[in-house]
Amino acid sequence: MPRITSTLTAEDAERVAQVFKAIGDPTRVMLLSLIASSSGGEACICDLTAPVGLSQGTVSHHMKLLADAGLVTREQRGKWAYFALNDGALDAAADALRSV
Amino acid sequence: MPRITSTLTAEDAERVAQVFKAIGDPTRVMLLSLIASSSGGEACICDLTAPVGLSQGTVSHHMKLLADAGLVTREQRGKWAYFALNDGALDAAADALRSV
DNA sequence: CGCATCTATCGAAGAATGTCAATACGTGCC
DNA sequence: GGCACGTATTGACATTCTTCGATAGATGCG
Repeated sequence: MPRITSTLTAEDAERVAQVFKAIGDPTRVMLLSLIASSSGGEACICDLTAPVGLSQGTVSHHMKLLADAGLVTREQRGKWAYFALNDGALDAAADALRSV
Repeated sequence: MPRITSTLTAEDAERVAQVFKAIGDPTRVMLLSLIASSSGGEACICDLTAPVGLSQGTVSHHMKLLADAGLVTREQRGKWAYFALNDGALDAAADALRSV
């Protein structure tokens, strides 16, 4: 992810914004938090629907947004899809903030 | 700003999300970048409208969102309102990411 | 005071987002 | 193959967001 230094191009701004937009929703913040505090650092959709109190389809949608932003990884194991935090992307986002 | 550790409460998630939602827009990323690269580290609305190519009212609206999120400070000097980055809030947001 | 300039706010239109119910897709087990 | 279970996708609806034009507020200058 590009650093926010001097003046960004419109394309860079778009890319940076996409990542933060993904974090800018209470439900998705909860999902990240739930995954982080899960044993093994990963969770499947079925573990996440109850805590956030939303339908399976909605949780799947949110996880897709987080995955598209690169903030989580998705690994299919049998019937289950396991999601884990992508520490690299989180660190890069934090760096982008610090270098503003 | 609260850390994202263990599992957040819904209220904490809401607060965290509000800050990142403010950064999650390409125009506001550009505005932060423009302010950061301005001489003196501050800029008025009139300096920002041309670079982002939006109307004065719209830029003012975006700056209000950034100010409400605590990401920038606003200081009135004469007819001009000068905005500057709030490094503390940016650092706190970065810390929140690193502690997920 | 009257006017020009800079900023904030309002109302409206269009786009994007969050959510659900329903359905389709994949995987493994009988 | 057939079924059950977990996940992804679709269509629809309500809400929120972004943007503009117009207007109101504030500040300083003649």
